[in-house]
Amino acid sequence: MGKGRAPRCDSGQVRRGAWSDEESETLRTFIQLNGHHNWRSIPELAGLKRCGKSCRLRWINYLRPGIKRGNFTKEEEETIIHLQQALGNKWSKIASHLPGRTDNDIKNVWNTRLKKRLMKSISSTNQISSVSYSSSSLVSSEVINSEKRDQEVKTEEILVEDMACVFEVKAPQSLEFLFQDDQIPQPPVSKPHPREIHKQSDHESCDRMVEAVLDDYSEWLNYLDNQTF
DNA sequence: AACGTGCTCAACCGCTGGAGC
DNA sequence: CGCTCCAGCGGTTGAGCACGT
Repeated sequence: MGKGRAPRCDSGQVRRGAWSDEESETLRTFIQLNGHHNWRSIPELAGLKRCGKSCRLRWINYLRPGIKRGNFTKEEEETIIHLQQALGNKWSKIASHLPGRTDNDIKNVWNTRLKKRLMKSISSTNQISSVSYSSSSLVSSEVINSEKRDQEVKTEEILVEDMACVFEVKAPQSLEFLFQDDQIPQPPVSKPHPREIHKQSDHESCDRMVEAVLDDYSEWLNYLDNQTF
């Protein structure tokens, strides 16, 4: 486990598995009347034999008003593909660009359909540049560029934190996502390698290593600055 | 009709970040 | 500062369904 304690809903007291219509209706009614300020207390207050986490998931993915059911449109699928290329598997971020779709739905449609379709099209054309960014997509280049800027800011924050020379300097995953699956051309500069600078006692050599890392990343960041999607 | 296989998607699990004490 | 607690996220699982043989 990470921070915090083990979930308390693993006792034999709670129901698991598919939700019945009755349970769903109970939860919907309760939340519509009382809101959802504390998921943990909801099952007890609503009279459900479920854990709070399960209630939250049921509400977010199924009961919440405005949820779109049914097949994804071509435009939605294109949007998912484009955002996945730009952001990686940030399903909640991608979902925020598709009103009415949940991160779970998007994750499912990606894992079961879009990923395979993309793989197929790549292997059939065998051309990296074959993925076109058509104008019918719901995602604009501004959206992708703004996400890209966020990634750059985060990258810089990571680097500043690592200046303390105590932690590992890792290639930020966020940057790698931009070039995942080779759908966006790789930068003409080599990808920075993660570097270990554990517990350097010598401040000078520590500084030199950090500078080298910064050089690598600034070259990458310059490359990103000059790209338009 | 019976069986095997693949697909879909709701739900679960483990982990993380952040707030509060 | 360290611990507990909670919400949220992404990966994984498995029941149920569709389809082919």
